[in-house]
Amino acid sequence: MVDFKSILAAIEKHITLDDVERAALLSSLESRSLKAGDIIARSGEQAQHFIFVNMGCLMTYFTDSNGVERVLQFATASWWTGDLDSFSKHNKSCYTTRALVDTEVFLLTYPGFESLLEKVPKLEKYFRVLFQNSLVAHGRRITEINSYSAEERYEAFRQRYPTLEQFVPQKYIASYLGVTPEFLSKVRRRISHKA
Amino acid sequence: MVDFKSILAAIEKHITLDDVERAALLSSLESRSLKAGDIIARSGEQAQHFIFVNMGCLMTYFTDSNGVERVLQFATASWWTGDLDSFSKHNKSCYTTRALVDTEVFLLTYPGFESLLEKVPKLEKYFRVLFQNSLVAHGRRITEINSYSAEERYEAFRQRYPTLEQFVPQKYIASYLGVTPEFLSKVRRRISHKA
DNA sequence: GGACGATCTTAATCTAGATTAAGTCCCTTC
DNA sequence: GAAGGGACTTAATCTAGATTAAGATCGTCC
Repeated sequence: MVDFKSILAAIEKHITLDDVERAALLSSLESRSLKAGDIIARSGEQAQHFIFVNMGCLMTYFTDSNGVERVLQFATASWWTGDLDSFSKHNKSCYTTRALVDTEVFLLTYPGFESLLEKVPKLEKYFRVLFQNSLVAHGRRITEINSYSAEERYEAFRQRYPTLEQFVPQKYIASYLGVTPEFLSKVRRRISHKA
Repeated sequence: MVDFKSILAAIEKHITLDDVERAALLSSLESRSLKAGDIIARSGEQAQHFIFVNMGCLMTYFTDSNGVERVLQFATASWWTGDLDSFSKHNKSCYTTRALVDTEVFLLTYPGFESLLEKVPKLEKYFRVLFQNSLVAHGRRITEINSYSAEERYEAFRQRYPTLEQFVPQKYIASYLGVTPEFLSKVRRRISHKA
């Protein structure tokens, strides 16, 4: 039995849905279980889904010309993720999205997303607020990359996502921070010696 | 006489408004003219407006602990800008927004924005799409900063915003790219010698 | 239980880009 | 028209972080 509590809670924090609207929402969602390591969207292909993480954790990354994986973001429980550009404009994605641990997701296809928004216009507000908040977070991250040292960024990361470090391999945290695993290792030692 | 053609065109590219809705929109806007150098939102204060650039160019920057200005973005004609976080959550902004040339803007206060969205729910869709597209652009920028060299980022910048270089001082382009003016100067010479 | 592979660490060396400092070229403005 | 100031360049030196390479640690799979 699929448990929709968490997605409903996330949405109803911002808007109020009646029973009909709620049913329309839930019936547009496809539920899927992923094993750790499973890939749900692949670079070079069109992104098929906008993804809500019900449980677990996904990572979205860009593979650069040297084959190095550059993490754009992690998505833990109750986060949305996916390549909105590829998803909505039907072009090839440059991002891959992979499960870091066993993960349960809800999927919206693009036609599903569009028809859902037509059926339940209130959701426009929900997604407007969602994107607005994500935009703020991305802006902050750009500012951080340009203004802070790797050490400062790492400390900020730990404070902002304290749970992530417990199960995300350090090399992906390094990638998210924009440094090599070797350098993150050095930073960690420096910090632990200081403390 | 204020000219609303450009903001209406930007919005009606995504949604269709009737006369009543259009009137509600336009009456929520405050129009203002800025001289080059004028500051319209100041770091340390609450951001009062969400800003549409009708003509001219604004720059939003973060001042780091060493007093260095780090440019988050430029906004040219038909772009929206402003610190959405401070604007909507009533906290102090860490960004300053300044006119780079003489500029005409339309301003929305937060109460104005909220009541406009209640009066004209269609605009939820417009802003949802606007934020969705901005989010994609910010994601791309994060990926770029982490994956490309300063030279590659500069070339990408020139291709994406070919007009900007004509009137934006190079030191701000350097800041946007996350390098020092001295280094951008070096990069430019390297490129011109190659060509 | 040993061999393999993946993650992480350490350390030496290297480099993209920062810092510092001086100089050039223009605008203002008095 | 001299004096000052801002934008940009050049060049020398310095450093945060990359690269390379070698271990250490720890599954896990046969």
